[in-house]
Amino acid sequence: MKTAILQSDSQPEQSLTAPDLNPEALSRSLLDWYQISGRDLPWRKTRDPYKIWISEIMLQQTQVKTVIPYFDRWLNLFPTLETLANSQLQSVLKAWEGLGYYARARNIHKAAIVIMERFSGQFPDTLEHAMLLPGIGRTTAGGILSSAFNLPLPILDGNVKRVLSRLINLPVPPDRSLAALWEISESLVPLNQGRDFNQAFMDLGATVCIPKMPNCVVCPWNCFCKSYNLGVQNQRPMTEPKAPVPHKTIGVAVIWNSNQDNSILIDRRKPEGLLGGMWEFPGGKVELGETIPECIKREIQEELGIEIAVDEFLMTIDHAYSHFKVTLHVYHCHHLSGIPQTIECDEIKWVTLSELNEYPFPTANLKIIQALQQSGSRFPVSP
DNA sequence: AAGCCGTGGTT
DNA sequence: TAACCAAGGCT
Repeated sequence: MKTAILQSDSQPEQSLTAPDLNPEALSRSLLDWYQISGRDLPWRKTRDPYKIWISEIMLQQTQVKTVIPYFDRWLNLFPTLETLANSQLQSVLKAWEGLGYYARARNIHKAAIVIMERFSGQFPDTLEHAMLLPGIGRTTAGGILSSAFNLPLPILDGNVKRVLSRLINLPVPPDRSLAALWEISESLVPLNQGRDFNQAFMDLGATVCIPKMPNCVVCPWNCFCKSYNLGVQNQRPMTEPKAPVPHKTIGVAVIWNSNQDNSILIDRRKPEGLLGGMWEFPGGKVELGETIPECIKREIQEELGIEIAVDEFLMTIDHAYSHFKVTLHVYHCHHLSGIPQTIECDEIKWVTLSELNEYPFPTANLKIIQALQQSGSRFPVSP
């Protein structure tokens, strides 16, 4: 606390976003609430930094309900950091299939190898070292190290940003005030209860201080919360206006090989970028004035260097990615001539209907596989 | 530093 | 129903 003498002839040193908080009162009331109302989650039964790390990565931009079955399956497939480091990236991506943001899986695999090689197989126990690992930023590092080692490191995830925005009635979107929010989060973590405090902080945001219609009546911080006491909690946090997302029309080919035994052509996408490393049915964007069968024939010629015939329509799939939407128009096709070349992909394979299940596909493509396997499709396709 | 990067739950 | 948005990080 600054003394009156030091501040006597100037304005009180209070930044716009760091108001008069009482960290001790806040942390104590939150920890008391957590003891009664905290969630019982699988990754809270352990202090193994490996398991906690996996949970933290899976939980990035992903809801708890979605993560739990993936987390359980993962630990059966890769029970230790060493088994993960010794696994193939394709197996890792298959375990991640459907979770999205596949760079997370690629980074986990890379990081596991780095930990084996640079950290003797021990997950790092300092912020500096943890943040050297791919896919681990300050929030994830703080989450892992506080949970595994009870270190008093702050976090600033979506929950904490929302809770703090309301607590101090932040008049700008939280991403405009990150430095101040980090400072507050850091000021609140008790030195000897980093684990419980951070978990409690996120629970508060996930179960009480939720995005719409927060349940302020049961909030342990309602007496401290500026937004609540001004009745403006539904107007916080402020949000940036967002740009409308573009829409693309895509032609997709299920290419049957008439020479081989009912096999279908799939390709593996390049390791970086959208859906990097995942397998797919080939295709591409429909150009102006082009029919969908024309598009499919052209794209397959350009991307795989082969000639195909476009046969009967299979299905359409509407799908939303993070920054655009697509409509996939899927057609049965058959191979006419040429040997497939990896022009715009990393690998090409002819596989049977049942072998499709061994490869990691993005969700939109899984719907195509499901349709093919349900109908028991065979070439040549007949009604 | 603003855009890229998935999917499903919720309202 | 369409929009919002979730235990963010990387470039």
